[in-house]
Amino acid sequence: MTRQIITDGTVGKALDVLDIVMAFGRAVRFSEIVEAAPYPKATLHRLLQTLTSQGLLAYDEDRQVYVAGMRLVRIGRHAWNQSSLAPIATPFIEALSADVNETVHLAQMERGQVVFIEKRTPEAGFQTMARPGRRSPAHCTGVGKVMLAHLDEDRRAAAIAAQEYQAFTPHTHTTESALLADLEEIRAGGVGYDREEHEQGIISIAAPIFGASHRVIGAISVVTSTFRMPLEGLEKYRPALLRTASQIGTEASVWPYPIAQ
Amino acid sequence: MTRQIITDGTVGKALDVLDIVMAFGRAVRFSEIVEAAPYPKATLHRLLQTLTSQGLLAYDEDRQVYVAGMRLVRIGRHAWNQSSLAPIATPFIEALSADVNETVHLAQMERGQVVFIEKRTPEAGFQTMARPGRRSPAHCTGVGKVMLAHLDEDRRAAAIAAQEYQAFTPHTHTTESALLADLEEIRAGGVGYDREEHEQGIISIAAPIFGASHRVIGAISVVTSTFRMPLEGLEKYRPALLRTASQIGTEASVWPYPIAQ
DNA sequence: TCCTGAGTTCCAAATAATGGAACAAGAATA
DNA sequence: TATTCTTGTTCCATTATTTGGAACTCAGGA
Repeated sequence: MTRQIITDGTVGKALDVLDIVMAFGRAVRFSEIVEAAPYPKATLHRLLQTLTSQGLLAYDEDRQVYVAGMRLVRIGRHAWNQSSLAPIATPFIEALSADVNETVHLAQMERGQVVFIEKRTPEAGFQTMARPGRRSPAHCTGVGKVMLAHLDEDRRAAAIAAQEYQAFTPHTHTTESALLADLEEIRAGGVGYDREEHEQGIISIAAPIFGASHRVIGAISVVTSTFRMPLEGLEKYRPALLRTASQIGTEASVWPYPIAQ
Repeated sequence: MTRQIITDGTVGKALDVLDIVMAFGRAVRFSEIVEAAPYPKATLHRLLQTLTSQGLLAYDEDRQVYVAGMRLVRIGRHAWNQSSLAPIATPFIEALSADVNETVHLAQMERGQVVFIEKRTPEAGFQTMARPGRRSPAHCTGVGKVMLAHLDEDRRAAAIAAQEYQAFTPHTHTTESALLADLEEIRAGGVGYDREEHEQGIISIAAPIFGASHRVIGAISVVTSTFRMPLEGLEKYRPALLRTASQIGTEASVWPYPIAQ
């Protein structure tokens, strides 16, 4: 039973276009989308019309640009409440962040990639690349690796296959075997580390969140910079981190949160 | 040039199913969706597979239920930041709510219906039906009516045609002519009122938010109950309400927010 | 006036979606 | 253990939609 490599027909293409438009992060013209998308002009035009007519995109006739539509905002908010850990995890994350006086990230997994769901920075904190709603590769982030490490066989195989091993820093794992060795270590140690693998100077310690049936549904991490402390310094956050992850998992297990995949 | 009444093909159907699943507001079984959706079992099954494979839905094998997927959460959050007025309007709304010591709603329009984007309730406030991400009819809400009132001809005609005139209370407008008369009054007066038209005992005063080119992009309202004051009492909030709406509009006009429709 | 680039429309060929019916897999009952 | 019911999945010939090269429209220069 192999995974479909197919495009899911028109729906897949339409969502692909939606992702491309969203990736701009701003209002975009038709011609910009034509350049970025692998579809002929006529096809793309029809897809955009469909998306607009469905309310996933909105078209500003004055400026001739496409932006995200209100239906997307509404459905997304709904999904946020139902399927993201944010509503239940936020108080725990705030407490942890205040406790350790460092930035805390909450993430979940979307088809082998990490989605940052919530982020809490204490007063006088510094900014990381992660922003709620942003997506990052799993192979080079603490939260990504702990989720990968605790997936079941099938899901892990699929997620590993989806990794692209882009090297963001000299410390990024660039081969499957290096990643697998790290995952093994994470399973043994209970927590995972980001050793400046995504951003130079940024390190973190991450723990998985387990929902019902002991399945991974997310991860949290304490993030800091090498200017504040060496990697070993993160070790002291381990108990509080694991406790918080466990608390969130307990709260979450009464409701079917999406299993990481 | 008449509006399409078509279904937008497979994409439209898939999104229709998505809306149906989301409307449950909880994890749902296949059989429940079959009952609620106007599609044959086989077709629905394929649509759900597509949505799941695309990450808009997630399937929990243990409990055999569908929930919103992480891709939806991610895209939705993105849309929220880009196209909802929430990020820029929140501070103004908080200030207004604190100022008048009443609940304040922020709404935008999706194809003739009202989407509640943000809500601010002061300490010791009471709860209304509106919740961020929820959708309500436009014909019976203060925010809905002010947006309808200030749409341009074409959009208003389309939005009016989409109204269903469901009677929620004895005060709800149940005919197009009654609604049109109210809209006329709103254009003359600058603000709109909800006279217990959606919920018994709940009243509000609402003002439109104008973006670039003086087009309606949203609305805000001060909401209270008849236990606290009569309809006329809302009058005293008019200056603060209009000032806040204008401030939000000014902030918003540097970015192409979706025009109400 | 002619050109250029951006966006839109056309339509026959290629492709995907449809859905009734048969099938599989548990769970409940005899 | 056999039987039935309930729930979910798969098949495939028919039907409908999507595709995309090319032609077209339109506005703004040169």
